[in-house]
Amino acid sequence: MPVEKPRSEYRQVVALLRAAIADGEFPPGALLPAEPVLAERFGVTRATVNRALAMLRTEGLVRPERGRGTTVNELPIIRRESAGRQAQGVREAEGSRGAFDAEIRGLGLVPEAVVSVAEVAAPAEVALLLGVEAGEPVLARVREMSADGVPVQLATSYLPLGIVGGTRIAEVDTGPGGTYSRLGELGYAPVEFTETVRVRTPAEDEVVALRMDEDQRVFAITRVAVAEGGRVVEVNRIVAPAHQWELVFS
Amino acid sequence: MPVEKPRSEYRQVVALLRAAIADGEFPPGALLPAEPVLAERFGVTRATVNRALAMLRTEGLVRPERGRGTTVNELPIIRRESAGRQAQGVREAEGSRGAFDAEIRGLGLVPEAVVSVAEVAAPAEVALLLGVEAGEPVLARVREMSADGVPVQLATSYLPLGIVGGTRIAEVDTGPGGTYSRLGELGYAPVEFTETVRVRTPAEDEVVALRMDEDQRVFAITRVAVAEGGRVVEVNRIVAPAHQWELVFS
DNA sequence: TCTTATTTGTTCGTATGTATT
DNA sequence: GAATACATACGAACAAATAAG
Repeated sequence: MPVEKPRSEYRQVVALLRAAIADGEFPPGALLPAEPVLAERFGVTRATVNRALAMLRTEGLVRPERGRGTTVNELPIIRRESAGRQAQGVREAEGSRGAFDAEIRGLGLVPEAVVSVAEVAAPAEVALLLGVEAGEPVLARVREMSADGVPVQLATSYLPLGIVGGTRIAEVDTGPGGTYSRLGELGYAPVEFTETVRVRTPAEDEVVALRMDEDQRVFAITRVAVAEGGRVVEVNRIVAPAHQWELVFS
Repeated sequence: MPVEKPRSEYRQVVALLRAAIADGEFPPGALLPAEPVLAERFGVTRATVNRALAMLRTEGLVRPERGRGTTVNELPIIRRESAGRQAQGVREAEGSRGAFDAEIRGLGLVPEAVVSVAEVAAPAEVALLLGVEAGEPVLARVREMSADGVPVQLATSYLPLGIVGGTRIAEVDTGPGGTYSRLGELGYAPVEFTETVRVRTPAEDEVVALRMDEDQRVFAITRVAVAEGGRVVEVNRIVAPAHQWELVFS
């Protein structure tokens, strides 16, 4: 007979709760029983239940709130299609203001993006990629994106001031087609994109901006856009909760 | 003056330990002081230190072992280049037996792969992609890959028996260039690849095979290879510890 | 091989703090 | 203000794995 791997109680509670949620006993949006109640149900201490719930919170499956209770998250997973994302047709699609808008609308949610533009000192890693001195001023376009009011993605795009300084790219509204269309008009149309994907814990500011927990995980995507001739014209750093996204590459 | 966000003690300990590791006080491979020692150093209970170390373990930064102590992980981050990964030149490079081998060797580590082949009932999701009935037998090529003896990736490749049954693809050694070269000779050379990336907790068997903890995270990559004419010729499911890999797409 | 000390894993009971209702 | 509910911390105890003799 198969050997049963002995599992600690809190892991068993995790499995039981996960199963109960999957079975529909606690549907998305529902409030779970309070910790003392679950503790009695499973025959463990509240501390053990608390630990199990903390694990599920880290996975993004539930959201415990002090004084209120623990609710089951309704997480529509957002699919990010990387192929054709920068195609002009997609960028300029009617009603949509870019690939992100289209992705969120496709799920029946309301997208929103707050954009701010500033000149900042280039972070070391970005400077290296852009081919400028570390600390040298570059243009930073920061976008905070949300779906139905829930923040789901942060993106900071760094561009060399030598190319985009004084152009419409340095303004909040870059016009139809966005940054890439303007870059094309300046003779720096991106022809190649490289995206590097990592998973890590969020930084403190990301915890605040994305309203997530410190022990959850984020995708950290660095996209480098290269123009004809090999000149790097943009470095885009994207941060998004890992449990809410699915990345597709072709 | 700025408002200091009050942080729980265990999060402060996490930050302090992370800093100490980054500063080189505890270099890769080093044994950390025992939990009671750290508890005294930070002025907290062992339970708090234990919790902090559990977080660092989940991140893949340290590896606590009962009876032994807690060591700082030393396996470097492995970069997986997706572009050109299936190019014949890369696959057939001298000394390397594929993209994975080259990636691991590039880090100065010794790659190893254990391959097994079997006919299995197609999982529902795979069957849908391959265009066969769920449960219908398909060829499964399972590869367990490791670097310096540490398992770092599982890959299960599903192929339609109608195409590959009885060919060399159904054997453990597929010959120079591997599966894709053989598929080409059969008239089903893959011309398009789509990879879908998700992050999730590992399944029980993955925990065992990859020697990781239940509360760590894995990349779950599904690669679909399409031949000329739109026929799906392979579905490859790849699972790898998320903290050990960096994915690059072009 | 057996024993013992060390070290981490887990659970318990209790207490206190903080946010919400 | 009071009740409810989750967050964190402490101290203690025992289990399990490892290492040393």
